[in-house]
Amino acid sequence: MSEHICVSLVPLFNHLDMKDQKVINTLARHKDVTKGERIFSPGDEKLVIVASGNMKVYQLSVNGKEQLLRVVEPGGYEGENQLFGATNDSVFGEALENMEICFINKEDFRKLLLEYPQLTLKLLEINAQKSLVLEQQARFLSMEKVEERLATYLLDVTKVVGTTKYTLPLKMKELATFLGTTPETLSRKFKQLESKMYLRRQQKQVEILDREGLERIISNMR
Amino acid sequence: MSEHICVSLVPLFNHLDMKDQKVINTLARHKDVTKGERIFSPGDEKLVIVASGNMKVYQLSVNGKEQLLRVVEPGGYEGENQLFGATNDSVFGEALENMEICFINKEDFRKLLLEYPQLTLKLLEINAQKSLVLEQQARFLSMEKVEERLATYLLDVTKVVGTTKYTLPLKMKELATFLGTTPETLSRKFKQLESKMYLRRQQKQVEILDREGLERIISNMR
DNA sequence: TGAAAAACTTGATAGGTATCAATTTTCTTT
DNA sequence: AAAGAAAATTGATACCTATCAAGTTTTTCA
Repeated sequence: MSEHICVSLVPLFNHLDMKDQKVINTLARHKDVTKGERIFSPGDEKLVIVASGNMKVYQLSVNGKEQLLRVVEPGGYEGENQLFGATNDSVFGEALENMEICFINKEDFRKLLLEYPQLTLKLLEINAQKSLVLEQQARFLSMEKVEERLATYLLDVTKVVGTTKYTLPLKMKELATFLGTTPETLSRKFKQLESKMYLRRQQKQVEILDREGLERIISNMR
Repeated sequence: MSEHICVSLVPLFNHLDMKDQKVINTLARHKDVTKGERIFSPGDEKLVIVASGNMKVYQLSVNGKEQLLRVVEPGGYEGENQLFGATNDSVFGEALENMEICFINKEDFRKLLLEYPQLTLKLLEINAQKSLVLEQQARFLSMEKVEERLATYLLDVTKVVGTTKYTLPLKMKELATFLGTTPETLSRKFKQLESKMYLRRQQKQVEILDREGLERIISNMR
């Protein structure tokens, strides 16, 4: 696999000259990870860049329950907060499938920022976006009804992928924690939406049939 | 009121030379706002700095329900995401009491960043902290039981203020939305905790009597 | 490929909490 | 200080969903 793949992939770096990208690439440690493998743990201080595959980022609550925070797709990264003094004591990263990733350690990354000031601006921009998503998730989790959260999630995905037919990147089990519910309830809610002809589904293949129906669910929760 | 109060208050700026702070201060528009007043709305592109008083930051869901995101205390700020390209289409700011605030508009702030590169680093640091809090809130809202969320919240506050006796900065109504519940349920939960002698309360005055009791609530939710 | 494990589904049940309504208390404003 | 408004409390009820259990399907891996 081409060795500069990480750096050239991420929006954080790919606006730089090819020459600079190569320099940065030498700082990155490349790694293939297999499905289910732990990629980072609380206490780690490194930037993780996703080259291919999806990485799930989740936290464990005191009582050991898992809460999925987000799925990082190729070109995304995670761990920048720890590089700026925030301490992570509960967030984990795990490979949802076989993946290629890169690491850049704290010192190297700090050096990079000094050398390439444009990076900080990019970081701030990407950060801003991430915060938005986190805020959305807060709004999201505060919806009482699972049906509402699921509908919101499904519509969000169509917005992102641009089609009404897509494959869920998550296991039902994981999607359930993301939606703040259980696999059992999620399964039932899917069934309900199918019976209302709002969507069709086969395993993780979902096709939205009635977008307005889903929207009605959301807004009908007065 | 001293005119440079905003700038000298915020961690974002107060590490700079007095001279520089004064320059920055000339860019800030100072304003007194009264309790309940709207401070910013979706679409605004300005940095809001809190000099005194507390500002609540909340969002409205499609169906008009309010979700409290955070309370910004003196020295804190809000709106930086919009200055970096993220569009805010649902977040509002409102004065919890009579307050003093400052605004810096988008262009001025961008100029500042170019002139004072140290600021971007500070911004990144503060951002990292904010992200942590948002992630905590996600974990928080995904706790099923209101009792658990309330206990977590109360313990968090003691950690922050350092004492077991404090005044809640929020109306019960607002605290309820923050905890993802209703005023009615919140009222009942408080009553339960009081009857268990975990705390005493008079209006917004809270005194934690049995910290371990509260901790047990959280970890007993297996 | 076939067995074992994991994931998903379906059913029944109990319990938590939102909701509605009514009352009391606190706060605001003149 | 009094009146009106807003907030908080209390009660009753219905419903949603977590939980437990069991069965089915899919995936994993030897």
